[in-house]
Amino acid sequence: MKLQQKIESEIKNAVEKIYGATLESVELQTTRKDFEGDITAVVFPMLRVVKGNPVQIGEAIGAFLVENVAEISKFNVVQGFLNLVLSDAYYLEFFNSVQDFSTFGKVPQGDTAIMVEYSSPNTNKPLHLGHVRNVLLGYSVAEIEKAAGKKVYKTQIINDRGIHICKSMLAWEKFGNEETPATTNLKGDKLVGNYYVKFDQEYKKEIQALKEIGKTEEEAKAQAPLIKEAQEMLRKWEAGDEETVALWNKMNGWVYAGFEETYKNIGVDFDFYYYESDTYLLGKDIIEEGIKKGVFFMKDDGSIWCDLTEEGLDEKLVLRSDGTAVYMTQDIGTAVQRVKDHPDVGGMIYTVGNEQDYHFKVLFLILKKLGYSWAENLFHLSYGMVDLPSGKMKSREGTVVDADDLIEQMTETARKISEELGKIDDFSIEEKEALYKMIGLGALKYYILKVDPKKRILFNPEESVDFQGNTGPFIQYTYARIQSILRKAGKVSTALDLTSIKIHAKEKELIKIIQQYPDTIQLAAENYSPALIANYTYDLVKEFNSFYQNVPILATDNEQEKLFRIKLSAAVAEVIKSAFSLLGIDVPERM
RNA sequence: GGUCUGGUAGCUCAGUUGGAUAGAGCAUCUGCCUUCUAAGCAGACGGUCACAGGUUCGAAUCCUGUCCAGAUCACCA
Repeated sequence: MKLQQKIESEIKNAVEKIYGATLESVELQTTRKDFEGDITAVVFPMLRVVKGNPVQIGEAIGAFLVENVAEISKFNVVQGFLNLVLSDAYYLEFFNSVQDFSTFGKVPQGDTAIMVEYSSPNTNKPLHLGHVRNVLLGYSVAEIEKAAGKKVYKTQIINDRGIHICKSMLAWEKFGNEETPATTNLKGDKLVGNYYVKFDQEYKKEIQALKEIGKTEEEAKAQAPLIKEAQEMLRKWEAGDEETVALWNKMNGWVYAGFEETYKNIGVDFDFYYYESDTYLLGKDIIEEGIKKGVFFMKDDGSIWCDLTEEGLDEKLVLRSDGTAVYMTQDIGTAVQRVKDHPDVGGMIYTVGNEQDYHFKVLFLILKKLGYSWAENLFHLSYGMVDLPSGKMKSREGTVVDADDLIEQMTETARKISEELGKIDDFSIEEKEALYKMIGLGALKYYILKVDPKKRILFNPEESVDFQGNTGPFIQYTYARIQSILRKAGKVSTALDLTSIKIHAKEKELIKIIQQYPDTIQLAAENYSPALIANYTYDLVKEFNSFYQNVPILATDNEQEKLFRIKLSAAVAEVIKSAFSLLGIDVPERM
């Protein structure tokens, strides 16, 4: 039984015995730092069933607990708060009981799988900072769910078809002079992205020209020759025109190669891919079934709708009057297809920006109405946009922070700081480069993941991401510091003699925080929140550094205490490494 | 206009079943490297928790209204 539960039932016991009253529940919390104690019971709520002075009641319960719970050594009462002090032995025994801190807190994988979708890029342009937030969030949540015992499939849907890619294709055909990634020495996604921008520039010129001869903005946008050609190209693609499909294949191929490079750069991976070109026709048969089930209805013009007015929403179109699919149709189809492909999937997480909150609300409702069991376990991992001081990022206008450039920039900052400090001058070039990248990525990932996903991020490229304080590099640094100690300590295999160790207040704090790690993983999994892991790690690391600077580890006379401190430091390092792996951040042996 | 999300120190953020004097980092200022890595530690300064009501022993947290910011409400994707 967990200690918390034990205390809870003993408090109920105490109230029963002393006052003859029955408590429904007991409110426990961790004791605030300014007071002596580890666990605090709040007396106020008890006043409902026990009449009297809260301080006296606290004293009475406290005395009872010290008497009856071995782990509680002392207590004090401040106002209506009963602060319980746990014995050193309790902490030492807990610490000693953990066999392996590298797996501590992680739950073995269960049978039901959850599918996590993230990234989902369009193939007409390179990945930018917005995608980076998406990818980091999705990857991290996938890792957290795994640690919490779920089987996880990471996937993405690649939006490889549609008018956007046709725009890039058309511009390349017209203005490209047969350029390829090889001839230009450009990453494929960058090359294709350039032509997307090129299309927009030329298109705007045409619009301007049409406006000058008296057309309205709207007319000009619809009638410009370039957009008509692009639309024609999309029609040809849908008809399977050989030349168009060949060009599409060629340019998408360039883009995929570019994306893979970026994913590798960021350090994320996928178990399998879905392509919109394969899935965009899915879902129509499900709509048919849905009509039979009475989930959907047909209007006079033949269009199919879902009535969500009872749920407080509008009617939603699921099939056009001409029988063609809309976005919702293929999302329904794709979800169903995924479970067909992987029957163990019992739920899905979609990592998609908050601009699509409404879409997913509707999608999930419809899937529930259709009666799929897994529809109860769908979650839209919605996140706020990443904006620049100048406003929204727009690929067409080139006002984006490119993912590759950003990583490069962070790596450079890490290099600069590292070279100034000069602690790793003996590293080889390769070792140095790997370290700079690890630190640069650590800074970036932590910077993004420590923020609650729902909040929008304002990213100012002029102000660099911090490397000090509550940052990835600070935590990496602490890990490296511990490794340095462990190297100096050499091999220590002796078992601890718990009775001869006098525990220091800082050590006790550290064990307390370590003890919270399993709950933190569960909480982060329930809330789909890497931020909880990030904040936890920071608390742990901050406490360790305070310990490190105030308590000698190796320079201790008492051999048992020295051994304990070494083992404690090693445990902290393992937890840091473990927690950071849930964020997708690596930790260095030296820095 | 309807709906959803956010508003906490100059800046970036914590604060998850309502609990004690609202916490960190950055920035500013003080100390600390002949002792385990100073990307650190110890401390100072800094708050009408957007605003106004309400619920109660107790509200940053729950409810109502207002203000501000963003998103969304297409036979677009």
